[in-house]
Amino acid sequence: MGGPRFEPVRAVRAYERVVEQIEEAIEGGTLCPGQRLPSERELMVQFSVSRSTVREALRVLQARGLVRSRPGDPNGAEVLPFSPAALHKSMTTLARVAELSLAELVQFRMVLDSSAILLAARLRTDEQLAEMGVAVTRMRAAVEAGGDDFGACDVAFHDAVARASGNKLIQICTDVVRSIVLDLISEKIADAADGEALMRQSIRHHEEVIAAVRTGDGPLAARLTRQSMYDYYAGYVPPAERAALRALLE
Amino acid sequence: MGGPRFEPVRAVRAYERVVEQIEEAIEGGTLCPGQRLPSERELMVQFSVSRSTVREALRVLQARGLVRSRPGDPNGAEVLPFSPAALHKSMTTLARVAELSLAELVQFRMVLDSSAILLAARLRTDEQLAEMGVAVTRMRAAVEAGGDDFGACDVAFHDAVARASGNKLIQICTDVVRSIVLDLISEKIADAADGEALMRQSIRHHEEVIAAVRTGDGPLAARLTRQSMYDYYAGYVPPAERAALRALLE
DNA sequence: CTAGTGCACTGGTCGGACCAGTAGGCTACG
DNA sequence: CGTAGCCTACTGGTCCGACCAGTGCACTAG
Repeated sequence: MGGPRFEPVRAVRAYERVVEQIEEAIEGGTLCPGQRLPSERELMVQFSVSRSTVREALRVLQARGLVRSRPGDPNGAEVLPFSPAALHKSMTTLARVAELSLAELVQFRMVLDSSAILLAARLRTDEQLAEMGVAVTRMRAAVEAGGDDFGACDVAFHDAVARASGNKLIQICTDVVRSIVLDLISEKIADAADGEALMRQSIRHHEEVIAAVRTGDGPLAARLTRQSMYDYYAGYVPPAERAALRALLE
Repeated sequence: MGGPRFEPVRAVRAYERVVEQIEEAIEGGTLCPGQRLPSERELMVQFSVSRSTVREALRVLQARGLVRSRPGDPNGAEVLPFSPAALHKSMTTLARVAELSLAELVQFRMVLDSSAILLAARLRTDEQLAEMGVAVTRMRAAVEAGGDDFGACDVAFHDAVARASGNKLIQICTDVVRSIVLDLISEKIADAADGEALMRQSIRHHEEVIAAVRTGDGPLAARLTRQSMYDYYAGYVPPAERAALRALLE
């Protein structure tokens, strides 16, 4: 015979149902960033669950970076605009729990940033090119002023490149991975003996990259970016793992 | 003058402190995957907080994919081995909320997979090369058998490549982005009129890629991968956005 | 008209309670 | 003696009621 086919049922908890519904409303556009959710006491009426359940659901949504709640706020939780914070968090966890090495992270940056510059060389606007130039000018000024702001200006440059690539995913991922890398080496980066030499070399590299972007030579710009990044970060990577980084250089 | 410098204090909630402590124990290695947390009632004693607070903390940790709890389990919550599930979730949310286009996702795949094959061509072992060959062989068999398993075999190939790249982050990100892309076009991919032709072309491309990897010609393998991916996915991307994809082709 | 004060809400936390489910020990039966 | 079955002591999931410290707004007193 073979009666009706039954599927194994997964026990789905009440708070998950609440999460699903609110999540769907946000991702579907019913709830827009800036809008407010009803208060917890109102939600427990609408969902017919207790406040504990509502709160657990809100905690999950908050962990995913979709909403934020503030004590004392007469309105309910606020729907947040997208931010890569959740992505950043999970990738940071990944880096620690999955034991990502600095070499892997730097290698990933080399891949992403060189691809971004390759795209930027073809798709950039004149404003974006000018923005990259400004960032490098500020990098040079920062070195003269002692180098404290050098890192921030460097970030501004790479961010401008990532935006010029026209790919939001590349932009977000470069941003996330960059901050993780900088966080890992932040303690060593300050007291590098050859810090100023590294900065000046980095500026020269950046200028060459901009020149390549101006002429539209994407592959050259990409190659220069990989080389620049290798020169800048290889010193922090254990020698044994540098070979994998060099595999990305011609 | 100028009394002591005070810093603005951020109201930190009790459950966040609980999350921090448990998270630190897990990421620091004090708690290993498979181990159990104390029961909620035990945790509320250790942390001197109420069970509600403990539960909200556990919900956050669960949302981050660090622990899992099962009702009725005499032991406490289980510490999970790392899985990219949380990364996958946040990137899927990103794709929806930040309105990532299919073109951006495919472009990202082109970047990641071509970089993976570039690294694999230089760093692969013979076993990994053989694994890629097996996957392509199975792809061909799948086409003859009707094509239902083609997608799975294709995934196996790209996964083998990603592993051969030696970079766990690349491996994880290719996996996550690939599943998002496949999810987006899953409804269209089945009833493609020229499905079989696409599959056969894809197999030819894969064979060329393997040949390039065998001879160690990474740049060629990378170029072939980008072209193959473009040919395979361009049909699903709106014509106006295909130019950005072509920017990655020589 | 403005400055100040309540008040009515909010979210954060607590304690206690009940339920369904699980695992492992215990008992009673074969 | 071995095992099948029950029983109990836990677990997490959910609910309820309560209190507190904040916040914004309306209202009032100057």
